[in-house]
Amino acid sequence: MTDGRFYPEMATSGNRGDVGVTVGLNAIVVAVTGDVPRILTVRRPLEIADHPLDSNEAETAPEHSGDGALGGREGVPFGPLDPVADRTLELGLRRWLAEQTGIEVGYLEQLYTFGDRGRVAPVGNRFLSVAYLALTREVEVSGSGAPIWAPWYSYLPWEDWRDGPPAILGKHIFPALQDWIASASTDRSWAQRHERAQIAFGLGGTPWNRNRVLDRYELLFEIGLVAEAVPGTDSASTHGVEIGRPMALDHRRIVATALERLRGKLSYRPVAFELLPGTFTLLRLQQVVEALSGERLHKQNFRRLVEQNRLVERTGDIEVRTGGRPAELFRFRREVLRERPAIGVVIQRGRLATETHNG
Amino acid sequence: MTDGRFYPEMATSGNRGDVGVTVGLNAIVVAVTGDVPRILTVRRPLEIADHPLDSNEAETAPEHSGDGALGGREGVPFGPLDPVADRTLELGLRRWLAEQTGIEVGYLEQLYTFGDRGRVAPVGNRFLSVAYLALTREVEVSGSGAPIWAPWYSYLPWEDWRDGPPAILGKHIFPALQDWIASASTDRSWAQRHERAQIAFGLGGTPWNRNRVLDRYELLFEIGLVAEAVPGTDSASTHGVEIGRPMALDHRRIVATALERLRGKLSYRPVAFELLPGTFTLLRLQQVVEALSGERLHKQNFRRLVEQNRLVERTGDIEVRTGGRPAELFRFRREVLRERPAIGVVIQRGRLATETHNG
DNA sequence: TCAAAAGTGTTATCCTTACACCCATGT
DNA sequence: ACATGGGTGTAAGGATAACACTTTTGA
Repeated sequence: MTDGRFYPEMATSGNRGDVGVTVGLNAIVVAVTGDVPRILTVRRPLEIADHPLDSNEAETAPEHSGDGALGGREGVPFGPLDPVADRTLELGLRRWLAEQTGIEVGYLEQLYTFGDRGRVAPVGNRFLSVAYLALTREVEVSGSGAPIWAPWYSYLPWEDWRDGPPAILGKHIFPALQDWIASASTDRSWAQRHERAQIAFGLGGTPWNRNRVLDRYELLFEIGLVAEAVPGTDSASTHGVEIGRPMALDHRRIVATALERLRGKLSYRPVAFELLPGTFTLLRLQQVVEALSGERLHKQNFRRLVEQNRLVERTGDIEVRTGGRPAELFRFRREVLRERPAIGVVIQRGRLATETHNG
Repeated sequence: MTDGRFYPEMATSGNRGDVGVTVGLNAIVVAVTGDVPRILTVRRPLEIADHPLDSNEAETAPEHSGDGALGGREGVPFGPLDPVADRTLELGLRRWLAEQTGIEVGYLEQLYTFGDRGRVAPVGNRFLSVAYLALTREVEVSGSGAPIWAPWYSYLPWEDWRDGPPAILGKHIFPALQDWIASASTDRSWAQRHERAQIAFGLGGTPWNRNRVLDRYELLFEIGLVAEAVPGTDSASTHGVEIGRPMALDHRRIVATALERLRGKLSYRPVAFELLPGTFTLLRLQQVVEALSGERLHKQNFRRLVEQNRLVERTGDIEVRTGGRPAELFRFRREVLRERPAIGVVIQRGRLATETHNG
């Protein structure tokens, strides 16, 4: 009964000669400390491949002959799927994440499956990563992977607008974009490049769209401002300008995908509360939302909207150590899930000037 | 240089004994004919496995000993990833989709990766499907897969509210939900079931949320109103009540995932235009949006909002064969992509009564 | 006393929603 | 004539965004 049948799905998708597909699971684990959004990273020097493995793909000669150049870069935690023990992908991920980092995450959501050729894989094998987004409160981590909490925006510094437009935009990114647009060979290509840059980075009248994280990352990658440690892409091709902290393999792309997804969800699902303890002040909630959206919010209206949407309820308790007047502690009102078709935190941009006007 | 290295990602994720992972690609190809949303389906009798293959999973004895019971059910098109020829997953999918159905899709977006154990796989292998959502205008299809355009809501009839609440809700679904809630063994479990049903199906004051397609499907699956043809789930367990047309394997779940994603995108990305020809009347646009959202919209306001958001521009041409007054033809204004951070079609629910008031 | 944070009140504007009504064509 | 679909006007109500101001603590 378990043999002798013909299963085309299997038969056609599997091997071709000795080339197969290998599958792994990645987790982008997010927490917020104060106003710093962090992701969990590990250093896995052995995992890094800095040379093309599929020799068809080797278009440029590798410049680093040793293994030091890219070795030791951090990446997001990775774990195998145990085809026998793990009933679902999600359970498999929870299992090895607990083993490697000691974290029991709450919220977990599948993000994307990365499978372009050129990802690391031995002897021509294809390597697939199913990436998950996990939200947690920041906790002590320890385990075989030697995990650390790294500031998310250290990898994507152009995404943090909380203190105004990031300096790196004017200094490196905009000039590079202009060059890239100007160097188009045809009018049509010029127009296409111009439009892409406008949409992704909000040039010339087009507003900056905080959600287009992946568009921005991919454009920067194309013009060579961020490098990925994948075969066929020599990190020296960035001409000496390398913005943001690099990561192993294509992990920075995964991390950008996670930020885009999370920013998108923020406004229509109450995900921010997954990053907070059971009770919190409204300032803490605002800090979390600001940290993730990368924008400063208007304090008074934020509070009013959160309260009048009945996202939270008073606990009656008071937080004393605020640095100012004691603040009331709130908790998330689960009932909103029932009351409203889609509910999240309103993201209304605010200016630094609107903080307070004493005097 | 291509050998002798240690690649932990590969080494740890691959085989354990002789158990491996097999990967395939699925496409949910969507088109709208008139007011009927359709998906492309194929019949692949050979692919169907109606018995547990991983013997650990066999919890109930199979009742159908032949191969006739589930064989011949339709499914969404499937194709293999060619690890050698296909540079990216997306290109691989485009390749075999063209081969099998003759379709060259435009819009293509990765949907989800399905990998629970229990999916079809020979000799205990794990089977992974990376599913994609594709949008196209309805075109002639032909090819090795014998593809046909099937009405989407024939699989998920409770999702079509265009002519009021679907009869199947009151007739089968609500009673079954009530039973399920009532049969909870503890107060806590009762409350949880009650809340889930409220959120998914909008019972008792909670509004129906058109976007929660997957919540609804999964709840129906859990209470046994829809069956999946996977090992460990006997289709007879639905006690004779089986709502909606069944599909092979877990393809109905994939189809529900696609509908949820598409409904979500509708309001913040201009995806509806991918399903329309270059020029169209506003009624056609409205029909497409209604078909996908499953709701009737308010005609006058729909038109006003589409126009004042400058989503479309006049072509000057006139469509004569409307059945009524000739209508102006419009085209999508690509410039909105630059002008607005997020733009889609406003979904404002309308009542049948608001159509016209000739008196 | 002052900085820092918590909180309240008020207003103009825009968007959403609803309703009423007229126009042009085919049968 | 009337059914069908195209198309315009307008007004109430609510959400948004901006601004001004008061309160309570710790250093």
